This record gives sequence, C-alpha cells and structure tokens, in this order.
Amino acid sequence: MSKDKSAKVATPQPVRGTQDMLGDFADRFSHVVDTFDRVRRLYGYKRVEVPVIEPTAVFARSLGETTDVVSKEMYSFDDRGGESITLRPEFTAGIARAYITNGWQQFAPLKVATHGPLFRYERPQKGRYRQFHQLDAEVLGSDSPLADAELLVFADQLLKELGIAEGVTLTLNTLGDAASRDAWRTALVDHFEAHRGDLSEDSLARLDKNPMRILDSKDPRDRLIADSAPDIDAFLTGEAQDFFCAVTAGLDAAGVAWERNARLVRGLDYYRHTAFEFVTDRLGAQGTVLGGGRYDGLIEALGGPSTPAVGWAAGIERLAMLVGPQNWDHLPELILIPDDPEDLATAQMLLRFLRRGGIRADMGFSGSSKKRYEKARRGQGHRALTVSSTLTSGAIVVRIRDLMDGAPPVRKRLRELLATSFELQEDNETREFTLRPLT
RNA sequence: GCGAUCAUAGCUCAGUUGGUUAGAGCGCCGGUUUGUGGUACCGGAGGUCGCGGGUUCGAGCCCCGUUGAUCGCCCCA
Repeated sequence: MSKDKSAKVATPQPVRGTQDMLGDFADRFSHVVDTFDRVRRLYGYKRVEVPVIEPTAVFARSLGETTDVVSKEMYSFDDRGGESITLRPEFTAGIARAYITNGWQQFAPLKVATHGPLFRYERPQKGRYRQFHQLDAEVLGSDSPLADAELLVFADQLLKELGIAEGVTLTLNTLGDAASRDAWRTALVDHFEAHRGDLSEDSLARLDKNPMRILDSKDPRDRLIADSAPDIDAFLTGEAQDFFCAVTAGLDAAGVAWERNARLVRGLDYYRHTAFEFVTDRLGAQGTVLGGGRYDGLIEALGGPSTPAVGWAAGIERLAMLVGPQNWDHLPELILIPDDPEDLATAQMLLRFLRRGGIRADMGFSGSSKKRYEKARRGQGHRALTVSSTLTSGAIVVRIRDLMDGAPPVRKRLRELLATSFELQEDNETREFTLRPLT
C-alpha cells in the first residue's frame, strides 16, 4: 500500500448495472440456487448448461419483431471474426438452439433446468440489473397441458420451500392457440381503435406495435378502456378451452392456488396457451418473481422442427430479496485464541485438527489475546477456545467460553474429537480440557 | 431514451440564511484496565466534501455542466 498521493491511480468503476455480493446477500443468493437445484431433482429435470454467448441471430430470430428488445436492449458486439455475438438475455432461445443443434429431439419430451447470469442493456432500477441471474426450467417436445401444470407445481413448491410463497400470487391466463389468439387480437385492436381518442400517448404507440400490451397499462387513462376490452374467452377454440381447463384442473388436483388474470399477456408472437406470473407487491415496480408460458412456435422460428415447449424463469436476485432472515449458521463454532504468542503454533495445529474433524473453527490473523477475545465477542463466532501450552508438562490446556446466547452445543463433539488423538482431562467447573498427545 | 431524488472519512450520516483549522457513531490501529477473560477508558491514522466550470472578498452549502447511484416511466424475452 503506497501512501504517495501524487501516484494516485484511478480505480475503474464497475460496469453499470452489475453488482458485487458479499456476506448475507451472497448467502441468500446461493440458498436460492441450492434450493432450486434440490427441488428440480425431485421433479426429474435434467441439469443443462448452455453458453453465455450465442450468435445474435439466436435471439434476434426468436424475439422476432419486437424491435425495441432486439435493437436496444441486447448486449451485442462483433467478435474479432466480425460475427455478431450477443450475451444471452434469456435462457429459452439458447436452450431451443441447443435442442435443435444437438438433436435432443431424441430425448423428447425433455425436462431441463439451468441457472446462471443473463444480460440486458437496460436502465438499472430496483430488482433490475444489466447482469442478473435467473433460474430456468423448460419442458421441450410436449404438447400436453400436464407439462404446463407440472412446471407450475414445481414453481409453487420452489417458492414454498424458499419460504416466500406468502404474499406471492400465481396469476394465470391463456393466450389460446394461433386461431384463438389472432381472433382476439383483431377484436382488441377494433376495441382500442374505437376509443383511440381517450388512450394515453404510450398506448397509442402500443396500438401499432403491440396492442395487447395496452391491457396491462399502468396509465389511469387507459384503465377504463382496457378493463372494458373483450377477454380472450369468447374467442377460444374448443381445443384451446380444453387445454386451459386441463392446466387448471392439474393445479387444483395438486392443490396449487391460482388466480385468473385475463389481462396477463405476452409480447411475443410465439407464445401460445398458458401464460403465468407469480407476482408480489413487495418489490416495487418489478413485481414479477417468476414467469413463463408455452412457446410452441419458438423452435420452428429458429429453423427447427415444429416443437411444442413450455417453461419458466425466475430472477434469483428478486427471490433472494424476498428470502427472510435465515439461520445460515456459517459462524465458526469455535474461535481459537492463543493465550500467548508462544501458543500460536499449538493453536494452528489444533485449528487444523478441529477443521479436519468437522468443526467450524477459525482464528484471527493478528492481535493480542485480549484483542482477539474482544473481536470474537463481536458476534464473530459461537464460542471462544483459548489455547495455552504448558511448557513444563508438555500438555495443552484449552478452555471453552460462550460468546453468544443460544449457540448450538459443540462440547460433546469437541470431547469426542479430541479423544481420538489426545489423552484427555476435563474440568467441568472451568470447562477446561488438558490434552496430552497419545503416544 | 425520459423524469425525480441524491452524491461529505472504509461504512451510516450530521454540517445551521455561504463565513476561520469539515464533525459524530461504527469500523481500523495503538494503549490502559480486566484476567473463569466481555459491553469500560485514553490516544491515533483516515476526507482534493463525486468530477469540471461559474457567481462571490469567501462555496460542502448558490448556479451550469458532467459522471454515478437510487426510485419510477418506456420496455420487459
């Protein structure tokens, strides 16, 4: 560390919209991932890994004509060979590409799950970053509503096991099959055209680009018009109706609570039938905790065979924000405190011994006995273990001292572990062990 | 891309209508006290007040610009 101020070096700032995690939040983050990985095994979803980078065409083609998304909100660049590369903004398109290029049709229906970083070039705000992380689950190659239902039951169990189901609602809609969807869309456009004069400016723009989005507009001027717009129900074909009924019947059978939200839509054309979001009001404007739907048209749009598929994704950061205080129990059970600088080597020996024996133990890198004890007191561990070597007798004396109330017991395990390598003398009054190496 | 708010020590913040050497708590370092050891005390290091201009005798404070953060809008795969 230089103190020379004239030689000050400017520290590079983190890339906008990226974040560093330490301690509690990092623990929550990995807790979410661990829970997901455990639950997805229960449901028989195979782990899949796909690249972080893909040719831009993978996403441009799958995202189709929503030009805003493709042109402004993807992290794209040309590589040295001049090929346009994009940092994946979602998992689905990459998995669909892998499904085609690896011939995974042979495994259909294929249930897969993954998680990792995604990138979107957006303005950061609460629960929204340029590099963010998602959990993802997909069923490729099944047109059965049972697949939709299973994914939702899976999602529901995940949220419950994370302990965040409270205040989170599953909202569900159907977009019908292609015929239903087209008919509904036409009716919506007619309806909004009739009220053109009363719509907000934003919604006027949506009318041309993405009329269904007017349905979930937040502008009060749009609400009346949107609320009086026709539901899709009147336009559903018999098949589409049956499909939706089968999904909801599956949810009811599994005991998963859901709410119909006839205003829930998807911007992209390849979505069919089921669309769903688990929403909460605890995350400001970014209320969706987990969302997905059926995308029967996607794989074909990427040049593959016509393949039905359904899936969901969930933001890990958002889930981590909702996870309540946990008893992570990462604190060391014992903090070793050498009584005297002379005892350092003995403490190091014991530290390794304890750790190899499965006891979480730690020792500060510096400080006097007193300062070490003070630091340990400040909530850094469950108990202190002072170490002093009695030079004359060749014995080691260690003493347990409680640092926190209610810490889980360790003394019995400590005794058993020490007994494997030392001749033990224990003083229950002072909670002191005298150790002599077994010979 | 648009709007609002904010930016002072490692962290959380205070800083009076512009007025001398910019403060506190926590943390860090050193010491005293204690010693079946803890919440005490003393001392110390650490800040070009985000950055760049401007107004003024004088700017942490006012004005403009810029960068970044936060929250929201657009978008949301």
